[in-house]
Amino acid sequence: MKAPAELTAMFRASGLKVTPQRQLLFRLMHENKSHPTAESLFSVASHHMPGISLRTVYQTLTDLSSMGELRLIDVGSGAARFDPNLDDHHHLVCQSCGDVRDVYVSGSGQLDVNELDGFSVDTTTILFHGLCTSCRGTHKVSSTVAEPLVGISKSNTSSKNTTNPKERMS
Amino acid sequence: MKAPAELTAMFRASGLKVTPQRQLLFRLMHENKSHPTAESLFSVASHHMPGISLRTVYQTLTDLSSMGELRLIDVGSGAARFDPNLDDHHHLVCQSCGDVRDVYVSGSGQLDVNELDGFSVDTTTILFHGLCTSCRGTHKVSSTVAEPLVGISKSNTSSKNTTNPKERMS
DNA sequence: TTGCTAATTAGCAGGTCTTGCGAAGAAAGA
DNA sequence: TCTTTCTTCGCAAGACCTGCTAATTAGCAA
Repeated sequence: MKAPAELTAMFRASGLKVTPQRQLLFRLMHENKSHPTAESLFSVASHHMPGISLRTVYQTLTDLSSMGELRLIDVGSGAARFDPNLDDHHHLVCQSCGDVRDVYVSGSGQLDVNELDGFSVDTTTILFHGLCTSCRGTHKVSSTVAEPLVGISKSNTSSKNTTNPKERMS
Repeated sequence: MKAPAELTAMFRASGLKVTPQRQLLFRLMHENKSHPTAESLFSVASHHMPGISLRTVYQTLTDLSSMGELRLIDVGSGAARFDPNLDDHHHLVCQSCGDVRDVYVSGSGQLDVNELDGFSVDTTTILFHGLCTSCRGTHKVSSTVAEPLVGISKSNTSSKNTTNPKERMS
């Protein structure tokens, strides 16, 4: 994602207006490595600009995504996350705390895919699910993976959305 | 995913009851390659068993997932999809029609990941986004990818959920 | 076959995440 | 300063999914 000043110029050049809300969000997202959700960015933004609306945060984030300045990532935790890192990279997702980290994968471009017959690949997304350093040995993994086949129905061990990811901003 | 008869035995052995609803769903999911959502499976199931509830479909699908008989996949299209294929495989997702196909990737286990420092990987998910054979040349790709930086805000070209995936069952 | 009990179903209410809409407000060029 | 057009805000609503509970039923035992 470009720097706030460049984004300002780009927006104006495109006939879009640069509001204080947008400027704040430009700054909060620039080089932000926390992969925030709209909500978590909203809560940080609210701290800096009390009246800002969640609607505006969503709007601006999707605008930036449409412009290719932000990457929208879906790690399956419910809410979309936004990543200003436009490099060719992928993500590590901690199954315990929900933390997301960028990761660079060598050779992901030439993954050997069988039976592609006719399908043309545009982008490849890789998600590594596991445990981050701080969660290793501390927590237990929420059951995304297979479980022993006993009493499931009523006493369902919930899977998705079990761990509410801790959100932090730089 | 095991065959209906085996699932029936498994369920009973675990003290779970095998209802007509469950049997129907076992049959509909067995060797189903369409990666249905709960909704789409529900609509097919409704055809066979008019009174069945969407709640029951969700329940049974999550139960089967918890037992490791079904894999829950999230291609970012909004609704979760269910895959009875338990082989080590990944997915091709058509950005035009939303179709999902299984794909076998060689060497995905030894992807060269840099800067893993401390993160332990449990499972790796790979999504190939592109165009399926029937959509190549026919449709245009919905803007998941970068767009030229012009008039975005109000005239937003919606991205997610633009294409209601066609659902079909075997 | 009948009876019993725990498991299941159906259906609705409610939760989360996100977008649509419209009135009021503000950026930016004239 | 004026005017036009874009934005913001806030609420309503939509999509997807889960919790709750009364009524029903599978499946075991007699």
